[in-house]
Amino acid sequence: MTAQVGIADVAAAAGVSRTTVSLVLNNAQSRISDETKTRVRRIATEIGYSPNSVARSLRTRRTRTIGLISDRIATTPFAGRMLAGVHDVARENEYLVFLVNTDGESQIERDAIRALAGQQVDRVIYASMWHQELRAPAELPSSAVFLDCRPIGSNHAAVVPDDRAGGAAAVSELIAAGHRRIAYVDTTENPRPVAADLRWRGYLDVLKAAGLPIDPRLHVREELSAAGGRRATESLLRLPPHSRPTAVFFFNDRMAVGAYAAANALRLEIPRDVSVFGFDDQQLVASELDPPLSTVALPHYEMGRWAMEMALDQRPPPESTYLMTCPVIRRASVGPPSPSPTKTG
Amino acid sequence: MTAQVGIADVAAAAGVSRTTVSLVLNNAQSRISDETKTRVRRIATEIGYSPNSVARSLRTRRTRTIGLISDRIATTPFAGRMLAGVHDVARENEYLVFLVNTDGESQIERDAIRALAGQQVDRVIYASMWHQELRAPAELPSSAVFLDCRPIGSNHAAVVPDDRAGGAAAVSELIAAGHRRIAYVDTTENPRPVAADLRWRGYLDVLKAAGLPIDPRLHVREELSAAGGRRATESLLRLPPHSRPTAVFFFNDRMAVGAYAAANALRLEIPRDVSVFGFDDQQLVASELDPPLSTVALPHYEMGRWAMEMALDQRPPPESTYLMTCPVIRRASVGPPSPSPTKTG
DNA sequence: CTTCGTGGATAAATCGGTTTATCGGTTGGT
DNA sequence: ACCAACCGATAAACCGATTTATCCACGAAG
Repeated sequence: MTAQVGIADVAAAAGVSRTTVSLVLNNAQSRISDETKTRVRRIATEIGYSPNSVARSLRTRRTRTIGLISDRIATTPFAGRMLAGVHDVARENEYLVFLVNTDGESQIERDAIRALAGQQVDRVIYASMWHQELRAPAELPSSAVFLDCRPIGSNHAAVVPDDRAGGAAAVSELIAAGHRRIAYVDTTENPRPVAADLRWRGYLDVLKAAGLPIDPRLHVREELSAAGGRRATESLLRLPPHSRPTAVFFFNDRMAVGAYAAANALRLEIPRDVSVFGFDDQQLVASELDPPLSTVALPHYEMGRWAMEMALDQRPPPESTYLMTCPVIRRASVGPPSPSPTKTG
Repeated sequence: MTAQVGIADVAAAAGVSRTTVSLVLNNAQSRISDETKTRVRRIATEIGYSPNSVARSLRTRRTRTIGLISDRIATTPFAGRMLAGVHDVARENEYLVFLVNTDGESQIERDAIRALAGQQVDRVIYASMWHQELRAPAELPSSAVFLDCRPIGSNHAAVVPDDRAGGAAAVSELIAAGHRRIAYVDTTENPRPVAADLRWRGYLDVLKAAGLPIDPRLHVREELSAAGGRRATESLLRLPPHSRPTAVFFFNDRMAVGAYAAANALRLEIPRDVSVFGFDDQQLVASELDPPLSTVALPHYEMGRWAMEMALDQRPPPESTYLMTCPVIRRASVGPPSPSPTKTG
């Protein structure tokens, strides 16, 4: 392992000063002859010079690094897309990303913020792995950007999914397909996820706008799991015919999976007998079901990009939390409603 | 934002030189009076000193950072556990991790290695998101550690899952449950995953050791998806009774999911009529199926830890690629074989 | 009385770049 | 002939820590 070639080596080989080399390689607007410029550049690549970013950073006080603090990367399948979004923008701008995982422990969080500050990161992104409201740690600089969470008691820039509009879009799809009795399968999770509430609000928005009645029997709460989704679906499908829903909108895909088992057990077919809508577009799940699950995608990649662009000041600061659109993913779990056994009118 | 407090500020406040402050805070073996030591330490915390790692790194030539190069973090649900393993060890040792995603493009890879070298990272971990054999980029230092991939043509330290032993363990479980006719559902993926071959070898190992015949009809290849797994299962279960398998071992969970749909379509029940074994222990899938899927877990977290410990020289270099054990996860998809309709003997 | 050793602390060099101020030389204007 | 402007290039300061070499004072030894 030969020692790293430095700027002094380039200077010596080119017969100029280190100053000149620095000016040339940084394209500083300075009066250096074209002849010298090309020679320095040629020699630099010839001898394989690559600058020591640590030394540069010390002087310039900018490191071209950002710190990404996340509460947990391991336990959610969405983390990757968010990281990818952040990372892609970083790479496009020749930034490097420090990744720190806190497991949600505030002591680790504080240590991480300290360590990142010590490393002189240019900015910090404070990410949550699901949409929630968080109080910023006192040590967090005000320039930090919140990703997939919104700050309580501070006005950090922030981006979260527009769950309300997403829920509305899902329900609109079902209405457009002809459904009039649409259930919402909620979660009993405690504390209640912000998203569960927003999606429910979206549901209400659309039903009201369409002039449809809100039937409390069609709002059921269950454990956040496939089994919970199955139980919810079974109870809904056992309602008397005239109150039974023809479509079910689930808090998320994980619960929606349970609908398939329930339909199977009741010898019903999706979407012929009941339409199903999920939320999250969970990879390797939603698209692999039979029939593939219609759902609303969480824009994790886009949110990651947004946060990083924000961190690099490439976006005007929003007046408040930025709501990222959740695109509807149309698959085969939605169809026209099955004719009601007792037809009214 | 007040300027970062530096070592000079501590020195001034304590009425000593910067040298003294440095010696005290680094616990250097030096003759400094206890009185001075405690005073310096007290003042340092009082005024909130935190060292500038950039400056320190420049001098010490060690940055306490490592670079983690991965081919893709977004598209696999396992990435998180691997990152978590790497990260936990990093944190325990007060290291920070640069995360770089290359999407498998060698140009990005080269740029990343250059950038990380410029940042003077102490070590590099070269990770793949699934078990494969890779040729190291020429620029990769020989001290780099391979994670979830083994090097071709170089002898970098490396860790991969012991897929062969994992496959053997799965099949052993099935044999222990009483099965004699066990199918292996392979993938047609091209290029063929290393793991598909190793798991198959594990299958053969066990059948041979148990003195059971190898029936080529029980080795089927299908597309790597739930649909592929379903087709494979259906073809297996339609074999004539005396050649039909009583248990199916799938290349991975994703394909094993198809067995549930197939069983349903054929009005068979898992595990009463057929036992099912997966591989990967894919989160939010294997455990959520009904019945929950018995499978073999990929030790991503442990491999991540191993790689980072290796990078920090906390492990003796292995003579060759380290094979990490894949633990068997017993769930409810395995039972005793259903009695063959035509009983012989 | 001089020399030596030692405890406590520090001045100065160093890491590898960037930035500022300055240099010598040539040209151009008056 | 003198000064200003400008060109091309560089010496030296600087970033904030660590590390080396050195300093002073004091007590013990010769």
